[in-house]
Amino acid sequence: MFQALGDPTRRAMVERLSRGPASVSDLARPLAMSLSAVVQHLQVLEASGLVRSEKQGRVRTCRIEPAALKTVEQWIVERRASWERRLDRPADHLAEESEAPDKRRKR
Amino acid sequence: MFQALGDPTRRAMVERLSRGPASVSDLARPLAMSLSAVVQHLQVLEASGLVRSEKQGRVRTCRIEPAALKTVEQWIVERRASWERRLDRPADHLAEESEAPDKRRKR
DNA sequence: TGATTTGTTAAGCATTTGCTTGAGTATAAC
DNA sequence: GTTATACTCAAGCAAATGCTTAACAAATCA
Repeated sequence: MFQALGDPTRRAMVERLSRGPASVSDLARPLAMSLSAVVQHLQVLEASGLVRSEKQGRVRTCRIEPAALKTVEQWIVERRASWERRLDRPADHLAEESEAPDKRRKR
Repeated sequence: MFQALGDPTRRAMVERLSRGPASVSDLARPLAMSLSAVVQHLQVLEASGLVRSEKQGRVRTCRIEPAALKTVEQWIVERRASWERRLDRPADHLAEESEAPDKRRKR
Protein backbone atom coordinates (compact mmCIF):
# COMPACT_ATOMS: atom_id res chain seq x y z
CA MET A 1 0.00 0.00 0.00
CA PHE A 2 2.80 2.41 0.82
CA GLN A 3 4.35 1.66 -2.50
CA ALA A 4 1.03 2.29 -4.23
CA LEU A 5 0.73 5.63 -2.45
CA GLY A 6 4.32 6.46 -3.34
CA ASP A 7 3.32 7.77 -6.74
CA PRO A 8 1.87 11.31 -6.97
CA THR A 9 -0.55 10.38 -9.74
CA ARG A 10 -1.96 7.56 -7.66
CA ARG A 11 -2.23 9.82 -4.65
CA ALA A 12 -4.20 12.27 -6.77
CA MET A 13 -6.49 9.44 -7.78
CA VAL A 14 -7.04 8.45 -4.16
CA GLU A 15 -7.74 12.07 -3.28
CA ARG A 16 -10.31 12.25 -6.02
CA LEU A 17 -11.89 8.99 -4.90
CA SER A 18 -12.03 10.10 -1.30
CA ARG A 19 -14.53 12.72 -2.45
CA GLY A 20 -16.70 10.04 -4.00
CA PRO A 21 -16.79 7.21 -6.54
CA ALA A 22 -15.61 7.90 -10.06
CA SER A 23 -15.29 6.23 -13.42
CA VAL A 24 -11.94 5.61 -15.05
CA SER A 25 -12.45 8.56 -17.39
CA ASP A 26 -13.35 10.76 -14.43
CA LEU A 27 -10.07 9.80 -12.84
CA ALA A 28 -8.18 10.41 -16.05
CA ARG A 29 -9.70 13.80 -16.88
CA PRO A 30 -7.50 15.99 -14.64
CA LEU A 31 -4.38 13.93 -15.31
CA ALA A 32 -1.94 14.75 -18.07
CA MET A 33 -1.52 11.24 -19.39
CA SER A 34 -3.19 8.61 -21.51
CA LEU A 35 -6.22 6.70 -20.32
CA SER A 36 -4.12 3.60 -20.61
CA ALA A 37 -1.64 4.92 -18.07
CA VAL A 38 -4.47 5.72 -15.69
CA VAL A 39 -5.80 2.18 -16.00
CA GLN A 40 -2.37 0.89 -15.10
CA HIS A 41 -2.23 3.09 -12.03
CA LEU A 42 -5.69 1.88 -11.13
CA GLN A 43 -4.48 -1.70 -11.34
CA VAL A 44 -1.73 -0.92 -8.86
CA LEU A 45 -4.22 0.68 -6.50
CA GLU A 46 -6.56 -2.29 -6.76
CA ALA A 47 -3.76 -4.79 -6.27
CA SER A 48 -2.79 -2.95 -3.10
CA GLY A 49 -6.35 -3.14 -1.85
CA LEU A 50 -6.71 0.61 -1.52
CA VAL A 51 -9.30 0.84 -4.27
CA ARG A 52 -12.06 -1.43 -5.45
CA SER A 53 -13.96 -1.18 -8.70
CA GLU A 54 -16.78 -2.82 -10.56
CA LYS A 55 -17.94 -2.57 -14.08
CA GLN A 56 -21.50 -2.13 -15.23
CA GLY A 57 -22.14 -1.67 -18.87
CA ARG A 58 -19.07 -0.04 -20.32
CA VAL A 59 -18.20 2.09 -17.34
CA ARG A 60 -16.07 0.94 -14.44
CA THR A 61 -16.86 2.67 -11.18
CA CYS A 62 -14.03 2.96 -8.69
CA ARG A 63 -14.22 3.66 -5.02
CA ILE A 64 -11.87 3.85 -2.10
CA GLU A 65 -11.50 1.02 0.42
CA PRO A 66 -11.47 2.83 3.75
CA ALA A 67 -10.40 -0.27 5.66
CA ALA A 68 -7.18 -0.33 3.67
CA LEU A 69 -6.51 3.30 4.45
CA LYS A 70 -7.13 2.46 8.08
CA THR A 71 -4.47 -0.24 7.92
CA VAL A 72 -1.90 2.20 6.62
CA GLU A 73 -2.92 4.72 9.26
CA GLN A 74 -2.53 2.05 11.90
CA TRP A 75 1.02 1.27 10.89
CA ILE A 76 2.04 4.88 11.24
CA VAL A 77 0.19 5.35 14.50
CA GLU A 78 1.92 2.33 15.98
CA ARG A 79 5.41 3.45 15.02
CA ARG A 80 4.78 6.88 16.40
CA ALA A 81 3.29 5.42 19.58
CA SER A 82 6.28 3.16 19.97
CA TRP A 83 8.57 6.14 19.76
CA GLU A 84 6.57 8.27 22.15
CA ARG A 85 6.27 5.46 24.68
CA ARG A 86 10.04 5.58 24.81
CA LEU A 87 10.13 9.23 25.64
CA ASP A 88 7.63 8.78 28.44
CA ARG A 89 9.86 6.51 30.45
CA PRO A 90 13.27 8.14 30.62
CA ALA A 91 14.60 5.02 32.32
CA ASP A 92 16.91 2.49 30.80
CA HIS A 93 17.94 4.19 27.60
CA LEU A 94 19.53 7.10 29.40
CA ALA A 95 22.79 6.09 27.82
CA GLU A 96 20.94 6.00 24.49
CA GLU A 97 23.26 3.30 23.30
CA SER A 98 23.42 1.06 20.27
CA GLU A 99 22.32 -2.42 21.15
CA ALA A 100 24.30 -5.59 20.70
CA PRO A 101 27.23 -4.73 22.93
CA ASP A 102 26.68 -4.65 26.67
CA LYS A 103 23.93 -7.23 26.82
CA ARG A 104 25.37 -8.35 30.14
CA ARG A 105 24.01 -6.58 33.21
CA LYS A 106 27.42 -5.86 34.69
CA ARG A 107 30.03 -3.38 33.64
CA MET B 1 7.48 10.19 2.34
CA PHE B 2 5.10 7.60 0.95
CA GLN B 3 7.66 6.70 -1.61
CA ALA B 4 10.30 6.34 1.09
CA LEU B 5 7.98 4.05 3.05
CA GLY B 6 7.22 2.09 -0.08
CA ASP B 7 10.29 -0.07 0.34
CA PRO B 8 10.15 -2.97 2.85
CA THR B 9 13.77 -2.52 3.90
CA ARG B 10 13.15 1.11 4.71
CA ARG B 11 10.01 0.24 6.60
CA ALA B 12 12.04 -2.22 8.66
CA MET B 13 14.51 0.56 9.38
CA VAL B 14 11.74 2.87 10.50
CA GLU B 15 10.32 0.12 12.70
CA ARG B 16 13.70 -0.38 14.29
CA LEU B 17 14.10 3.35 14.82
CA SER B 18 10.66 3.67 16.34
CA ARG B 19 12.00 1.54 19.18
CA GLY B 20 14.86 3.95 19.71
CA PRO B 21 17.88 5.59 18.07
CA ALA B 22 20.39 3.40 16.30
CA SER B 23 23.69 3.62 14.50
CA VAL B 24 24.00 2.75 10.81
CA SER B 25 25.56 -0.60 11.70
CA ASP B 26 22.72 -1.30 14.10
CA LEU B 27 20.28 -0.71 11.29
CA ALA B 28 22.29 -2.88 8.94
CA ARG B 29 22.75 -5.85 11.31
CA PRO B 30 19.38 -7.56 10.75
CA LEU B 31 19.31 -6.76 7.04
CA ALA B 32 20.66 -9.11 4.39
CA MET B 33 22.55 -6.52 2.40
CA SER B 34 25.72 -4.50 2.34
CA LEU B 35 26.28 -1.58 4.68
CA SER B 36 26.51 0.57 1.60
CA ALA B 37 22.99 -0.34 0.57
CA VAL B 38 21.71 0.50 4.03
CA VAL B 39 23.37 3.90 3.85
CA GLN B 40 21.59 4.54 0.56
CA HIS B 41 18.26 3.63 2.11
CA LEU B 42 19.07 5.91 5.00
CA GLN B 43 19.69 8.75 2.57
CA VAL B 44 16.25 8.25 1.09
CA LEU B 45 14.69 8.29 4.54
CA GLU B 46 16.57 11.45 5.48
CA ALA B 47 15.70 13.17 2.22
CA SER B 48 12.04 12.42 2.89
CA GLY B 49 12.34 13.94 6.34
CA LEU B 50 11.24 10.78 8.12
CA VAL B 51 14.62 10.23 9.73
CA ARG B 52 17.27 12.56 11.05
CA SER B 53 20.83 11.62 11.91
CA GLU B 54 23.95 13.14 13.30
CA LYS B 55 27.48 11.95 13.44
CA GLN B 56 29.73 12.06 16.44
CA GLY B 57 33.10 10.50 16.16
CA ARG B 58 32.84 7.73 13.65
CA VAL B 59 29.31 6.66 14.46
CA ARG B 60 26.22 8.18 12.94
CA THR B 61 23.18 8.02 15.18
CA CYS B 62 19.81 7.95 13.49
CA ARG B 63 16.43 8.69 14.91
CA ILE B 64 12.88 8.96 13.72
CA GLU B 65 11.22 12.31 13.06
CA PRO B 66 7.78 11.88 14.64
CA ALA B 67 6.46 15.09 13.09
CA ALA B 68 7.02 13.62 9.65
CA LEU B 69 5.16 10.47 10.59
CA LYS B 70 2.38 12.68 11.84
CA THR B 71 2.20 14.38 8.45
CA VAL B 72 1.76 11.06 6.68
CA GLU B 73 -0.84 10.02 9.22
CA GLN B 74 -2.66 13.27 8.65
CA TRP B 75 -2.91 12.72 4.93
CA ILE B 76 -4.51 9.33 5.42
CA VAL B 77 -6.84 10.56 8.12
CA GLU B 78 -8.04 13.37 5.90
CA ARG B 79 -8.81 11.14 2.93
CA ARG B 80 -10.65 8.71 5.11
CA ALA B 81 -12.56 11.53 6.80
CA SER B 82 -13.46 12.97 3.43
CA TRP B 83 -14.90 9.63 2.40
CA GLU B 84 -16.80 9.08 5.62
CA ARG B 85 -18.22 12.58 5.59
CA ARG B 86 -19.82 11.60 2.31
CA LEU B 87 -21.48 8.57 3.77
CA ASP B 88 -22.92 10.59 6.62
CA ARG B 89 -25.05 12.74 4.36
CA PRO B 90 -26.84 10.43 1.95
CA ALA B 91 -28.17 13.45 0.12
CA ASP B 92 -27.08 14.64 -3.26
CA HIS B 93 -24.99 11.74 -4.47
CA LEU B 94 -27.89 9.32 -4.34
CA ALA B 95 -27.50 8.89 -8.03
CA GLU B 96 -23.82 8.25 -7.38
CA GLU B 97 -22.93 9.65 -10.74
CA SER B 98 -19.74 10.54 -12.50
CA GLU B 99 -19.29 14.27 -12.57
CA ALA B 100 -18.98 16.46 -15.61
CA PRO B 101 -22.22 15.55 -17.36
CA ASP B 102 -25.52 16.75 -15.96
CA LYS B 103 -24.25 19.95 -14.40
CA ARG B 104 -27.61 21.53 -15.20
CA ARG B 105 -30.17 21.37 -12.38
CA LYS B 106 -33.01 20.15 -14.53
CA ARG B 107 -33.59 16.76 -16.10
C1' DT C 1 -26.54 -0.11 -38.83
C1' DG C 2 -22.70 2.46 -38.19
C1' DA C 3 -20.28 5.68 -35.19
C1' DT C 4 -18.90 6.95 -30.56
C1' DT C 5 -17.77 6.30 -25.98
C1' DT C 6 -15.37 3.64 -22.43
C1' DG C 7 -12.34 0.72 -21.33
C1' DT C 8 -8.71 -3.35 -22.05
C1' DT C 9 -4.41 -5.46 -23.50
C1' DA C 10 0.18 -5.93 -25.28
C1' DA C 11 4.58 -4.26 -26.80
C1' DG C 12 8.19 -1.21 -26.41
C1' DC C 13 11.14 2.23 -24.20
C1' DA C 14 13.53 5.67 -21.10
C1' DT C 15 14.19 6.39 -16.37
C1' DT C 16 14.43 5.18 -11.69
C1' DT C 17 15.44 1.96 -8.08
C1' DG C 18 17.88 -1.21 -5.26
C1' DC C 19 21.45 -3.35 -5.02
C1' DT C 20 26.95 -4.76 -5.54
C1' DT C 21 31.82 -4.13 -5.52
C1' DG C 22 35.82 -1.57 -4.73
C1' DA C 23 38.48 2.05 -3.16
C1' DG C 24 38.65 5.61 0.13
C1' DT C 25 38.59 8.53 5.01
C1' DA C 26 38.40 9.40 9.72
C1' DT C 27 38.09 7.83 14.42
C1' DA C 28 39.08 4.66 18.02
C1' DA C 29 41.44 0.66 20.02
C1' DC C 30 45.54 -1.97 21.01
C1' DG D 1 52.08 3.29 15.04
C1' DT D 2 49.54 -0.29 13.39
C1' DT D 3 45.08 -2.22 13.02
C1' DA D 4 40.29 -2.54 13.25
C1' DT D 5 35.89 -0.05 13.02
C1' DA D 6 32.28 2.73 11.07
C1' DC D 7 31.12 4.68 7.70
C1' DT D 8 31.50 7.36 2.72
C1' DC D 9 31.52 7.74 -2.21
C1' DA D 10 31.48 6.41 -7.05
C1' DA D 11 30.72 3.16 -10.72
C1' DG D 12 28.13 -0.18 -12.69
C1' DC D 13 24.19 -3.20 -13.49
C1' DA D 14 19.74 -5.85 -13.58
C1' DA D 15 15.08 -5.34 -12.58
C1' DA D 16 11.13 -2.56 -11.72
C1' DT D 17 8.38 1.60 -12.90
C1' DG D 18 5.81 4.92 -15.47
C1' DC D 19 4.75 6.03 -19.35
C1' DT D 20 3.47 5.74 -24.85
C1' DT D 21 1.31 3.99 -28.97
C1' DA D 22 -1.54 0.84 -31.36
C1' DA D 23 -4.88 -2.56 -31.96
C1' DC D 24 -9.06 -4.39 -29.99
C1' DA D 25 -13.80 -5.31 -27.60
C1' DA D 26 -18.05 -4.15 -25.85
C1' DA D 27 -21.80 -0.86 -24.69
C1' DT D 28 -24.47 2.91 -26.07
C1' DC D 29 -26.04 6.42 -29.25
C1' DA D 30 -27.90 8.58 -33.56
